[in-house]
Amino acid sequence: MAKLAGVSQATVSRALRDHPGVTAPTRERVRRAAAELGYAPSALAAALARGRSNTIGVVAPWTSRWFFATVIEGVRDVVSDHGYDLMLYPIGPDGGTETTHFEALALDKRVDGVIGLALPHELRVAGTLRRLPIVTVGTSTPGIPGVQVDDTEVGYIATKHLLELGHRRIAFLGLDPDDRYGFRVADDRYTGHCAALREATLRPDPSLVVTTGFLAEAGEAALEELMIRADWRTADLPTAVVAVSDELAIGVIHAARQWGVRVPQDLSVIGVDNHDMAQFFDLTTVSQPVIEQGRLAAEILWELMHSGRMPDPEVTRLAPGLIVRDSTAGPRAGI
Amino acid sequence: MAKLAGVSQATVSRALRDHPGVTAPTRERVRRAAAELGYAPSALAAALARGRSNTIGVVAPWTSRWFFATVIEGVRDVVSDHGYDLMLYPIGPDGGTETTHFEALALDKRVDGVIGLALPHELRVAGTLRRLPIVTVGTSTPGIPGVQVDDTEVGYIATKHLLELGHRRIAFLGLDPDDRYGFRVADDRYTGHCAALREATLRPDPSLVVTTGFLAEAGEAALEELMIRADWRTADLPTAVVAVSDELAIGVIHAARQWGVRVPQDLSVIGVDNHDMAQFFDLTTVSQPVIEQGRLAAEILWELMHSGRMPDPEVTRLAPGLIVRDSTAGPRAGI
DNA sequence: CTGTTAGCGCATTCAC
DNA sequence: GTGAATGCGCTAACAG
Repeated sequence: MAKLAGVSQATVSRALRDHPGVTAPTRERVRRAAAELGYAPSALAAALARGRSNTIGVVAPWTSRWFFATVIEGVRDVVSDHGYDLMLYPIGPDGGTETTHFEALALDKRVDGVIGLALPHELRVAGTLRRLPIVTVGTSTPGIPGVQVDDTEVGYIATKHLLELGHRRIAFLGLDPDDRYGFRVADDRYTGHCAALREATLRPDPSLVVTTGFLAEAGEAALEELMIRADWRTADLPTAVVAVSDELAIGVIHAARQWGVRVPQDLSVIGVDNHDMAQFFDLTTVSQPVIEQGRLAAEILWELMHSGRMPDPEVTRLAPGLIVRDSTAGPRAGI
Repeated sequence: MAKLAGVSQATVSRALRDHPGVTAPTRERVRRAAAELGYAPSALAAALARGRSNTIGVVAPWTSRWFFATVIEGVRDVVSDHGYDLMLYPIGPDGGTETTHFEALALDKRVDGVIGLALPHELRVAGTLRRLPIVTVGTSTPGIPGVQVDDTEVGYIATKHLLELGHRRIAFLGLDPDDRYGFRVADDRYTGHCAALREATLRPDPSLVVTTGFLAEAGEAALEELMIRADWRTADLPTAVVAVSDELAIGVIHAARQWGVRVPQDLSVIGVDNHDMAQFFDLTTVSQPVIEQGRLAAEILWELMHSGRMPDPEVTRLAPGLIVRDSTAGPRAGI
């Protein structure tokens, strides 16, 4: 014990944490002793004694994908501003821990609150999570505060942009019927897409929808699928495509280049996210504030942890933007 | 207490952890009671009592950049396979916590070991870290186990490839004289670059070196710098450039496109990493195993934590590869 | 202002 | 096989 420096354990505790009720000289003495012995309080014991861990947990299915990594960075920003630590809980898809084991994660008592990214629906109602302050990002469930972009609006803006450019045959890449996790983002974007279409008195055409995930490889495959449907005649391709993510759009552009389909002359492509790499592809995109979603979620969580108050709009829906670059233009002349 | 289910606390503890010395019926009874009360052991208290936290910490200056996010994913893979949890400690550059506050992070006792990514040199010798099992990734210090690519080899391979294609005027993008953190990777890659040059009886030319970080924006600026040095005459540009990261290379390619410099006809570009996006730029690159570095580091740490043995080669240096795509070709005819 | 006394919720000796 | 103590290293009332 650093109390070999003349004082009691309690005083050490107070001194090291700058609590009131310790004279400057005493505090100084304690500090010096601690430094000398290389003593640092055990955050673990402190957490046990205090009843809270000063740690928040982030549970997410992926941590390295751009969107997730960026949200986490935002969370991290505000969390460390508040002097809290951050634990990462992989879960679901590539996360290792199966969803059924989630209870076993025993988040209880290790973290004071949790940020849930793209949580599978069954988790959102799981016991552990309901006993802890939690806010979700990118997905939402009644009764749980959340922050996300307005995905319907995202789809609407993307399609509207294309429509205003004069396009009429617009493909939509993103639906995922095999979605085991109940993410709604692609579906909501599709809803917005259809709304814009109808507003222009067009009918959604199933033959212009292709199932993909969010990854670039799927974008390449999707264009191939469209080419097949058009019997490999560029002229029979839709004149534009909205992809639910920039990565997807990038895949489309890459595939287009290989097959001699010119972007944007033959095909306009618009993505979603404003991914870090989007500008280097001159990609037109519907942007969403990503770091901000993380920051905001962390701040809402902070508030929830300390005041216990639920945020007023239960879920905060951020507005997307439109960034026009060179991957979209009017439809090709010959159609 | 779940012992309201008929048994003592000790038995609960044993039963829930599948310890020997508990009859099947008892174990079952305990489990049921726990499930009913929604009881989960406090990992915090367990850690305190046992003396270890079953948690490892990752300290890194960035967590969302591709390289870092990917390494972390590798770490996470093996860590969760072992049933350990993972804490993220931002540090340095964008990390929020200043390096001088590092001791205050009080990693002590919260984590059983740490993985240090791109640690600034002064941290690598800091007290806290020296008292904990630690392995570094991407950078190394005598006395501390580490894993990284062979950066000299990286530079050598990149330049050698260009040389074999017939290039003689090769620019190098990456040195960072303003490097406050003591990262050596760019310098080591430059060393390899020079070695390849000399092997071909060429002399490194300072006018062909430009200072950049690792980011794409810097790549754009770097090409501009080279253009200026060439008085905006494409023909006076070097015929090839090696960039210390793919992002940098992508920036170069993008800038080239805007200025009418054709890649690879006018300028060959080679990057490093085999970044997720590299293939979509048809970028030739020197690849490095990134997830594997995270996995390997975590495994070495695991070994270190349990056997106390230092790994045999103190630092494991992974071999880079070469992935030839379409951003490199022979030098342009007219020179 | 500072020292004493109790736990925080478990894991571990030991007895039984 | 199971239960009753003891302690992990702190913080939070109290007491002085």
